[in-house]
Amino acid sequence: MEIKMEKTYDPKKIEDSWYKKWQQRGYFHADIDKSKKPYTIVMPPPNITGQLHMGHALDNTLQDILIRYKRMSGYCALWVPGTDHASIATEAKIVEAMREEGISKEDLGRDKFLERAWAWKEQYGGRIVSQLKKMGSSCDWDRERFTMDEGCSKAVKEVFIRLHKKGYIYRGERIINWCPHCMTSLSDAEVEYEEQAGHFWHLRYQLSDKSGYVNLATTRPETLLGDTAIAVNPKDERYKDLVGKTVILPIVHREIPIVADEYVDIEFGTGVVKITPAHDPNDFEVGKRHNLPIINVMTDDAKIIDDYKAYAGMDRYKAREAIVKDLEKEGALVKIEDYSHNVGTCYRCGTTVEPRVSTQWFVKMKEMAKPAIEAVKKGDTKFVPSHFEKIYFHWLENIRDWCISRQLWWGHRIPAFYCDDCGELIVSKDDNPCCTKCGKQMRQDPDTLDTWFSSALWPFSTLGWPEKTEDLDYFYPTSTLVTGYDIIPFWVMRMMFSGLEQTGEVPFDTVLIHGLVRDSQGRKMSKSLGNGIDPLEVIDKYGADALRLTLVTGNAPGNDMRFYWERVEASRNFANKVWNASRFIMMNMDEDAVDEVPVETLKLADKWILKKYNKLVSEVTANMDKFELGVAVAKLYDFIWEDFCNWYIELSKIRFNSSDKESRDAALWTLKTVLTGALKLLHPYMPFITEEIYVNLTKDESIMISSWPIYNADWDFADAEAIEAVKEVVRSVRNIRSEMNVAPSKKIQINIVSEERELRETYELCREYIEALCKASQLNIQADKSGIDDDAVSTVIPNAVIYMPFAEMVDIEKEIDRLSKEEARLKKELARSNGMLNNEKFMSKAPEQKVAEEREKLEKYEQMMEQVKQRLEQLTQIK
RNA sequence: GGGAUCUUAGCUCAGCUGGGAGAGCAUCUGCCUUACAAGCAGAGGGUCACAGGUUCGAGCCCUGUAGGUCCCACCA
Repeated sequence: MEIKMEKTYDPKKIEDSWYKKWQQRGYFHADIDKSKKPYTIVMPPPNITGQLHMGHALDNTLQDILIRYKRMSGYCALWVPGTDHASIATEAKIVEAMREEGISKEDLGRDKFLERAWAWKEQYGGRIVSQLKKMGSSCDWDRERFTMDEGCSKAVKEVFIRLHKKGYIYRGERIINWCPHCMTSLSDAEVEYEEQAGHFWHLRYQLSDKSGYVNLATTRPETLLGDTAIAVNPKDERYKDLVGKTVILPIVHREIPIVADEYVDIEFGTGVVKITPAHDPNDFEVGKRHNLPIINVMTDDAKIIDDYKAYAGMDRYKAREAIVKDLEKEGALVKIEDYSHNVGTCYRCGTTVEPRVSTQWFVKMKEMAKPAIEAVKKGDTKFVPSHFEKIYFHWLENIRDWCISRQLWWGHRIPAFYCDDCGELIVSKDDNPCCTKCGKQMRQDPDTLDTWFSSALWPFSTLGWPEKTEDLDYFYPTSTLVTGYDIIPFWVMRMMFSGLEQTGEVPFDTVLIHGLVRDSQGRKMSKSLGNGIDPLEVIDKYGADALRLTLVTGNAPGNDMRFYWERVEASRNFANKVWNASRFIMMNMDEDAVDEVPVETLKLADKWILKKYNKLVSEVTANMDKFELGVAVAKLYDFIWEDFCNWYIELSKIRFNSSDKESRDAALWTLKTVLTGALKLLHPYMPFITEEIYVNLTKDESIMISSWPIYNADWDFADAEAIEAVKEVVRSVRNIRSEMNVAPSKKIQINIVSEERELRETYELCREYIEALCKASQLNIQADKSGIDDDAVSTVIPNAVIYMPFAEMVDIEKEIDRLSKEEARLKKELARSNGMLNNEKFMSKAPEQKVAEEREKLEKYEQMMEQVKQRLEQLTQIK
């Protein structure tokens, strides 16, 4: 067959063009087909601000593997792609860009700012999409969505209104996490805690009645301005008499009470805590219990408010220094200790979060958390690996109300309206409602919603909800959600309770969790470290298939992995191996190659590989069904490289030159059949190269829409094992040749002696294979040693001894040495085997099959031992 | 403080429901054998962290210890 394949595989030549063809032919598009079962994945929407990184690459590779597998398996497979508006991240980027131009948000005004944001989205939102395409992602681009598109916005509004009506969304004054840099509130999940070195300032407060001092310590002396009490534990004997008294707050010289509250730990510090209800969540709770006033001392950007003249306008850290200095002056500072503690930081910008009291919108979580916990406990949704359920449960069981309002402009605006006249508050679908009480124009709440509020609806909003669409009816609930473990509290959990609340069903059947891709030293890839590896660079150098294979090989679900260029190289090498094996097969295929051959014409080698392939099909399929994608592809790799290339192709070579047309046809048919099947199994992992080879090989339209291989009972040939005996011979001979330094090109005489007639017949049957693979000048298969030189090199295999007479090389000493080692090994094995079989408990308790297996082994070892001993004796005599 | 997870060959990691320790890379030896030197054929290298326990049998299950990583948590 004329083939136009290059000697080395070049992914650049085919990847982009195949992707285009697939898309043009509509292969990615899922048309509802009620005769098929649906299989649905919704893509975790990447941020429009984002560039493709290794995390996306891994996440999308896993999804694409599943989708391609299911598509080939006869499912109506839908993969919904889309992007996330990422309100806080995007707004920050735009504001930053504007700052370079010297303009602020306020300069521009809300409408103009949003115009800019949309323009920005148009410009950059497509970038990540085109990058996903480079990966080979087979998503249905006809159904691409954006969290702020019309439909998703409608869903957001609908959910907000429903939850509000139900009383699950409320507005209230609470202490929340505030980012002074992003100038917005944050949810609990958006705060990351990190250990920071700080200080412990020990202060003393004088009792108002001048009867003494109370000592306490703080890590945040600047918040003292807003202190409205100090607290002790009610059970603390030391301070029993102080409760109810007051102290003078240093610097501000305000008189504040000493309260008793369980929250205070008697053991810690002095057992006295300063209470700042406006700037600490715990203090806020204490304050509520004791009706303490709440005094806010900071502005939106964490500067001291004007009320405190000496510190007004100072940044919180500047103010800290100033206040410590003043405390010292007043004699209120006792000492300073080094102290390291956990500080909350903004997950987007890393700025230390300032807890502050503010009026925000919240989602009540207790009621909705319950069914979400139940659903996973019942198994309606399963996590893979299952231990991640614990993280999920932990979050839901300890959940607090979700602060959903953000002081940002880019996002879904809260559909709440205020009447400035009568103070009425309504929540409405209408963008410009009139006051239901006084009919006046209303003012919309300026805030937007947490980005994750819309992400939480993604599995059903993308399918058309709240409309009752056919898509929703057919594809929902979705099948598998693929995401990283770091995103469980942000997203998975919220999709779960939102799905259950709005649709009455869990949003997905299985959550497949993967880990992080780290650098070669195990560090997180990050911009600041500059250790990130660009997937596009990898694709450019080695191809998308190599990258994909690297990301799923040798990695168990949920485990982090390290990225090594060497591993990509290994993947690339595999691609090249597949390429060349295919090239070889096609080179040997005649124009008149037959499509079917009679089973009777199949040789042992053909049966052997077909049987192996058959087993591979069922194993790979089973592994993939269990989401063991790494295990599945490892088996494929091994089969293709070892069994198919190194053994079967080598075994088949002799038949290409033979005049036996029947044998040649059988070999070619087998090669083509097994290769085609293996390519199909490999296709989900390496879509491009498999497609290129497949269409060349089969002249079919595409591998992507071909059907997944299934187990074929006819190929479970009973006599196929014979090839294993051949392999045994070949391996032993090669081993000896290598050990004896026999030039690979030098042909030698080989004698196989076996008393077993059946085995001899097998060898006879495979004579050609053995001759070719062992480079035999002459192959004798006989029942006894007659005619064989005593000083021939020998090796023992089960039920046979192989002799190679190359007298000039033989060193009897060495031979004895070699065989003695073999004897020692066998001795060990015999001891182990005998030990087991003589163990009464093993015999009585182990399954029969195990016992039988062990007996067989023992027999084999005994026989080999016998041969080794005989041979050793013989050699000793010669010596 | 609570929880999860990891500890297997020099390195990075697999090892599915317990039944004789694997891969890739690296190292060493020999090969341009007419698909592939990004290749072929061999070799060396592991008391599966440690200590107990369950079992006829443990890398795998249980308990504890040590070390690493991560998540959560209101010790100011």
